[in-house]
Amino acid sequence: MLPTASPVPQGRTLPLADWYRANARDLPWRRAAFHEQFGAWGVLVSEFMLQQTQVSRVIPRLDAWLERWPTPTAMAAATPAEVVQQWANLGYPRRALWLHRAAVEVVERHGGVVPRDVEALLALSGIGDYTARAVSVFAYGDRHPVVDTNTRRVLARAVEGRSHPASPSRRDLLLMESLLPSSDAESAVFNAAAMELGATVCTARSPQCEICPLLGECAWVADGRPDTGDARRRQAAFEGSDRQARGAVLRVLRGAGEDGVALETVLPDWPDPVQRDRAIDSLIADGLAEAAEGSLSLPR
DNA sequence: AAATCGTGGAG
DNA sequence: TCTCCAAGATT
Repeated sequence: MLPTASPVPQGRTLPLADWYRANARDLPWRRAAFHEQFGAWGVLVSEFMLQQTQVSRVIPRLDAWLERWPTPTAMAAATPAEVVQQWANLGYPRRALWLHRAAVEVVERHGGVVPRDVEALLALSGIGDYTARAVSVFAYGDRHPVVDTNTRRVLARAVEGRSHPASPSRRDLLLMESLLPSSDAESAVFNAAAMELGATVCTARSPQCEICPLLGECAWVADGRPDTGDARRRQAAFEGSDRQARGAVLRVLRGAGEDGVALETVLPDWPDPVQRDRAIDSLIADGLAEAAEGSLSLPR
């Protein structure tokens, strides 16, 4: 018999709704006015920005984006250069490109309306398991398991009795699914509440178990908060990495005008010229940069 | 499917 | 100072 993941425990519930209603942060994308003004597009944009980027860094940058491009149609009419420029230092600039592509796809496939269906959302550029369900749930109120890094940690501790989540898998979705309340509205709250708890109480570093609404039924606390080990790989060093070089090149291109800069003036003093050239080539391959007549610029 | 992809705040 | 890691997705 093939090795199979441990079965998802059934019949559990986690009381988070009351805690969430009393403690949820007042985030821009949770306001009614935000949804009235920008709808699912606003949610989609915020979720793109939130992929591996902290809430605190996204908040001050979301407004300007949505003011400039209030709809998928508006975004689709922009150039990649404009989009990468506006993205600025949010990190992982491919997300800007993918967001732009997704906007184009929304216009082409869905008449400019962000789709509601998880399958259709998954088919858009830059949208994976998390973002697809987040849009369907938080923008449209449908019932799906939304699992991010915060939720994974909460479930690992409260349900599995582990200090750290196992490596991400489909099982996470099944486990979250098994915990969802039956109604659409309550399950949306539960999804948001699990993320919120992980972000503010059940944190990675020093969880505040004293104030946790799940203290009484947390499997990890019941076991004495054992260190069960972290399955995740350590993040590769940034200093001296290609990522650092790519970031530096893009910073130059963002600072340049539409015409870009002469190739030989791009990071002339970079410690490793081979790495610099590799960074430039990979940026071009990714569509984040464009070379023409000895000059380098953001993609037109 | 393991590796890759930015940036900066927090501890 | 330095390490960790953050509302992930793609290849």
